[in-house]
Amino acid sequence: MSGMNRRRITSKELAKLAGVSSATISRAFSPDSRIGSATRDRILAVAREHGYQPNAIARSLNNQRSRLVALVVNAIGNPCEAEEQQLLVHRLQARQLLPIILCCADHSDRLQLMRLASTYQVDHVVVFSDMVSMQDAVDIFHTTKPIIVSFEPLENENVSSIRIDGSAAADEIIDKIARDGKKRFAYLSGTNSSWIDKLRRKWFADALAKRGFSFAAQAFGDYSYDSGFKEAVLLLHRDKVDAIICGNDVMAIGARDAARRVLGKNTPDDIAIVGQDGIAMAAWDCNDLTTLSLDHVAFIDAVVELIERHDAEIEGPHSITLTCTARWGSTA
Amino acid sequence: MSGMNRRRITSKELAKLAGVSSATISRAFSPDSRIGSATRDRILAVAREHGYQPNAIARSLNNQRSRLVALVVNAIGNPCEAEEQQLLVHRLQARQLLPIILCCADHSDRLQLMRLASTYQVDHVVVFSDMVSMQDAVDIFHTTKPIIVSFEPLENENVSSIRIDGSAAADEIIDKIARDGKKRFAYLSGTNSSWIDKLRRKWFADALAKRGFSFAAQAFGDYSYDSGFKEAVLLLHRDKVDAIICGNDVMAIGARDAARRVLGKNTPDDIAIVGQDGIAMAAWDCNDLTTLSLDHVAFIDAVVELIERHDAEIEGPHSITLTCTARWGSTA
DNA sequence: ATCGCTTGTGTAAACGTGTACACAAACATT
DNA sequence: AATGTTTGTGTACACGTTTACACAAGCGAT
Repeated sequence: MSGMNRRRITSKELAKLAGVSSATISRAFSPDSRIGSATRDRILAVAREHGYQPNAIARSLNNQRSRLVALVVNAIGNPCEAEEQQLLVHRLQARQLLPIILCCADHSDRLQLMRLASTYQVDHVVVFSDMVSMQDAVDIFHTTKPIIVSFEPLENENVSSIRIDGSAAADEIIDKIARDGKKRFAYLSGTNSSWIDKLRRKWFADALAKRGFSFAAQAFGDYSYDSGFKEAVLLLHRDKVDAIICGNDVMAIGARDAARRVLGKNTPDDIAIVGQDGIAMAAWDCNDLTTLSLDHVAFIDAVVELIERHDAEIEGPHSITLTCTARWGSTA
Repeated sequence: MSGMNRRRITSKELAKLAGVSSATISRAFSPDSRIGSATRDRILAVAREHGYQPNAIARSLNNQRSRLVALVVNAIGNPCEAEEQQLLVHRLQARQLLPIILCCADHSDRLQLMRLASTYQVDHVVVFSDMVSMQDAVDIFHTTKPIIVSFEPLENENVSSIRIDGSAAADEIIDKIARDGKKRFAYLSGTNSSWIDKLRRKWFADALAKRGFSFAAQAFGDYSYDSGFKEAVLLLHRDKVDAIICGNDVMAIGARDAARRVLGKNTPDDIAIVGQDGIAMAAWDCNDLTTLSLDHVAFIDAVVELIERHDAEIEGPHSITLTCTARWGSTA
């Protein structure tokens, strides 16, 4: 019986069935509106009986509020972002907001993808990806004045951003490695031109400079295990480095495997390897990575906080700064 | 200058600016509709100048077609599903369909979440999660007659399903392990009552039965590394098993680590460990897992195929069957 | 009994599109 | 020149809600 009704019933039809006007139907579904409690109960009963649910598309059109949130990410599977994505989706759902995923990694035209999402009148935009420029995002989503959360500290009245400071933790980590006697440092980037990558590299470069060192080599991967493995082989063999700072944890695991399998070198004695992100996998027994980690919960708390401020129509750009901490493992 | 316009312009306003009626605006944006090419060009120029884009919400309301797809998943980060999710999102985006993620794992009321999504008039529903019952999904989404893709072969005119057959591959794997002299087998489930878990266990149970064996022990985890680690310790220590078939690859990695670190046993000599899914991480050098794997690309091809059939309004339920293969690593 | 105030409901107009229908103009056919 | 067909455009309504406004009924105070 329940699965057999074909068409979705509308508020007008339900009104006829309940002997009221369609306005009253709407009121029955709006928490605080003037309606007799007897009427409301009767309407809700009839609605349940006929499987009526207000049409969110029509409501959005009328309200000028879609309750949709665009999540711009690099990729879904990528462990670096996945934990944050998961947390955020959970928090959004708890607030009755629905996330639309925009996946940049393998989409040919990222701008077109964002334009498509913008036609759906999303209420908020959260940019996790470092593959899109903030300026592009602002240009595309400016009309609805959504919030745009990002690492990149673009100053704009439409943009709220989260800033990350890992300089202190990077300093701690470099200190330990230098004291262990390592001399030739390499930085293995995840991309060759992203804002976040430059920032992270700078933390470590500054920490090195403070001690009279600088990077002896630099390589570029793509945040993947394979690229970490491949580039590490080159760095160790060609450049003879004895410490590799990686752009993320996954590449660090690849680099560690390369050192062990291809070169026969072990951490932390022969070589030091450092990751970044602090993903759960880094703490697995088989990895036990030393990594510059960010508290994911705090990060998502900050994102939600910014979204709430935007919902409450507090004006102006906002920014929250978070500091990273070192997670100590057996690789450095 | 581009970021300064506040309000989104409507088709009527653009009509005034271009000296036409709003109907003509609509026609300019509909690929094949009767409109003079000169008019169209002029309209598109004016539209670009003023940053006009048709409002997808209004269009959806009028069209009775939202181009939204609900993706019901367990979790986002979970590597078991992540690769498929990533592929599917990519394919959907290429077809100008926007995915809405429904994340079941930590949401208290999954049915309410699905009801929320259903009010957005999604065109299709893809269920990856084994945490929701198909019958519930059908009851909630029946009104719009969307496609529901799932492992669970529920017979219903609204449901299309993908069936998975891993019996042959399971047989191959058990054959190898038994020939290696292993005698006491354990099955480590990911959940204690999901349809897919029962199916997978049956493949291996049948292969064992064929050779006169049966599972000497059974344990229940939650698809996580930690649960794999913890349950494996118990299985090895208490139940003295020498082969563990795991519900997914992540638990298998946890089990392998437990064997090595806690019990000092190595694969494949002391103990055999088998995963399931065939995620990319299983092939990493540090894991090199033997696993019953599914071709992710073929799987998503099948999903997209079913969605296309539904779009083309071909009637009736559809089903596609895929067979798994064994990936041989050094753990069994 | 009159006046205010509250409560509950209906009417009608938005919200921004797509499209059936009508119609004029241009053009091809006899 | 009359007729039929194609092309391009405008008018008006539908899609399913929400909400400002109007209004009637109920109620307490004078």
